[in-house]
Amino acid sequence: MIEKLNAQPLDETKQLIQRKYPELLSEEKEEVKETKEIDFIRKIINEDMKTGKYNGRVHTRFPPEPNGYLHIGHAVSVNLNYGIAKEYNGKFNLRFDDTNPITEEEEYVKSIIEDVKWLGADWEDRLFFASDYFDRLYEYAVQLIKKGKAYVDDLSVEEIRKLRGTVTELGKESPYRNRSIEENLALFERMKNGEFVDGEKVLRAKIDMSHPNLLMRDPVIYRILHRTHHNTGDKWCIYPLYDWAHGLEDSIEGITHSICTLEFEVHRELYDWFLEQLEDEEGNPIFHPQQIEFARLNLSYTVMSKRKLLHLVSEGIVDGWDDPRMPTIAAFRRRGVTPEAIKKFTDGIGVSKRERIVDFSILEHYIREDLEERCPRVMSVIEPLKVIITNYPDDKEEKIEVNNHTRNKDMGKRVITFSKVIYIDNSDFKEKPPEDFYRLAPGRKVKLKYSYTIKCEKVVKDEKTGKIKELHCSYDPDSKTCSTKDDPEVKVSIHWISEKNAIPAEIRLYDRLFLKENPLDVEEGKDFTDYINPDSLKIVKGFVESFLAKAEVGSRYQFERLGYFIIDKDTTKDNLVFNRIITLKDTWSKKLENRK
RNA sequence: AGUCCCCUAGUCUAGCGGCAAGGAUUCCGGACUUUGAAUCCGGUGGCAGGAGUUCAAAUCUCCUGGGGACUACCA
Repeated sequence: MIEKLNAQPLDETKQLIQRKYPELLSEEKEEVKETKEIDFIRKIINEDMKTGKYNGRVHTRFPPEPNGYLHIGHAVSVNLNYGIAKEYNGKFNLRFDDTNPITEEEEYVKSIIEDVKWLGADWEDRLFFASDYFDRLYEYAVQLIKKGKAYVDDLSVEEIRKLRGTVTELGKESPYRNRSIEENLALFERMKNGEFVDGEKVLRAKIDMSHPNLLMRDPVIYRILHRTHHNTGDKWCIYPLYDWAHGLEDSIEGITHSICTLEFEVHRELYDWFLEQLEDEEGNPIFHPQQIEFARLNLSYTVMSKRKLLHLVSEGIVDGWDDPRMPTIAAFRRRGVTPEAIKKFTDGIGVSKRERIVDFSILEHYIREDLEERCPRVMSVIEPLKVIITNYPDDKEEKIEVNNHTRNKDMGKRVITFSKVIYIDNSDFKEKPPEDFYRLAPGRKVKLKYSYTIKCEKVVKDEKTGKIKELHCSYDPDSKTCSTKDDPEVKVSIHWISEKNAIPAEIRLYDRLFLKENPLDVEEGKDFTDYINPDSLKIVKGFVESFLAKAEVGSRYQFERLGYFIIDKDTTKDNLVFNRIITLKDTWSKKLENRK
C-alpha cells in the first residue's frame, strides 16, 4: 500500500519530465542499449579469438541449395552469418551447394542472389559454387581411397540400406568393402568416366559399420548421376553427396565457423572425420573449420518448408513465389516489408539451440516499427462512403497544408483539398453505434482530420436495397483549427478525402495466410491447406490522394488510421495498385473482439 | 529401441554459484494525442519436476518427465 502511494507521484514526475524534457529520458535509454546481449555462437567465436584458434580470423558463409526460393528462415541465417563477419571484421561468402543436378535450377540461383543482396549481405567477389570444386573434391576422394579409407561398392540402394542396420541394430559390412586400393582407384575412375549406369556403383567411406551414429556406417560419398548440371554441364556423371562436399567446401574457402541448423548436429561427427583424414600437397592436415548448429526459425501462422511452399505455388493456392502472403523473401519484398525490418526481427529473436515457433506478432511489431519511421502519411479511403456537406458552397474549394509526418518535419508538407463532396471510410460510420464508438453516427459529430468538424444530419439509403448510399452532414465553419479536445462532443478525428482530390485505386488487403497458429499440426484426415485463411486477400476499390498517380512503384505510405501500403508492380497507367503491408495497431477493435 | 541435442512468463530471449530472475512482444490499465496510431507510465505473467553438492543453485551433478534429430545414392 505504501509502495503504491509512493509510486504514484514518481510516475507522474517521470511523465512530466518526458513531456517537458524528452531528451533527458532518451539519454538514459541509450545507456541501457549499450549492454549488448551475446548469443552462444558469438561466445564461441569470442573464445576462439582469445585462444587464437584461427589467428583472429572470422570467415562465414551462407550455403543455399538452389532448389527453391529463400524464405524468412534463410534470412535468419544470412543476417547471422553476414552480421558476424562484419562484427569481427571478417569475410562472408555466398556459396551455392549445388551437388544435386536433379533438383537444382538456374532460376533459383538468380532469385537467391537477388534476395541475399536485397537483405543487405555483401559477399564482395566471393560468390562460389560447390560445383567449382568438383575437381578438387574428386582428388580428395582419390586420396581417401589411397589411404584405404574409401571403397567402391556394387550394392544397390536397398542392399546398402539393409546392411546399414538401424538405431538399435549394428550394421553389416558390404562384401565389396575389402577391395584393394588399386581396384578401388580403377573402379572410381571408371565411375567418373561414365562406364556405369546410374546406381550401379557408389563410392563409400570406410569407417565403422557398427558405429552408434548411422551416418558413420560407411556413408556414400559419390553417386552416379547421368544428368546435366546447371553449371558444369555434362562434364560429370558422378556427384558428391552433402557430407563429403560440405566440409571440404568450407575448408577450401577457409571458412572458420560453419554455421548451420540443428538437424546437421549428427553430421558434425562425419564432418570432422573427413577433415581429419585428408591432407594437402605437403602432407599437412587440411584446414578444419568448425561446424556450429543453431535452431532454425519457425513462424506461427505460416509454413516454412520448401516442399510446402512449392505446393502452395504449384497448386495455385497463392499467386507465385512472391505472392505477398508467402513467407519468402521475394514475397516480403513485394509486400513492402523492408530488409531493415527483417534485420531488426532476426536480431530481435536472437539465436539459440531450442526449437522454437516465434509468434507472428513479433515480426509484425518490427515491421510496424520500421514503417512508422519511414513512411509519409497520406489520407486514403478504402471503403468509400460518400458524404455531402450540405451547408458548404457547391463550387468552393479550400486548400489545406498538412505535414507528411507527425513527428518528422523533414518529410515536408503537402496540400490537400476540402470541398462539398468528400468520402470517408465506411468503418467510420455506424447507424447504430456500439458502446465506445467515437466516430460518426446519426446526430453525432466527428472531426475531419486537418479540417472541419462535421455532424451527421441525415442518412440517405438506396430505396431498393436499403443500403446506405450517402450521408448528409453539416460542418462548423469555425472548427477548422480546432482540436478534438475543444469540443466535448468530438472524440476523434477521422480521415477523409475530397472528391476533387481523389483518384481511384485498387487496394489489395493482405492478411495472415493461415488461420491456425501451427498449420503443420494437422488433425486426422486434414491437410495443412485446410487451414488457409480464406480472407488472406481482399481486393477493394478505394480512393487515394491524386498526387499518388505520379508516385513510383515501390513507394510506401501510411494511409492514416489504416495501415502501411506500397505501390505494387502490377500498377499500370490506368490502374494504380496498392498492397497493404500491414495494418496499424487497432486496440479499439481488439477490445471489441475480446468483449465478444 | 540406441546415440546425441534441447527445456527461463502465451511467444522470443538475457542470466555462467550470491539478481527483487532482466529485456522484447502479447494482454490489461493509465497519461498524452487533429491517426482509437506513434510516444510515455504502470500492471498481470516464468526458472518442467525431484533429489544431491554448497554457507548460497535458474546456474554444478544425478534421476524423472517433456520436446527434437538420426535409420536418403536429398541438402
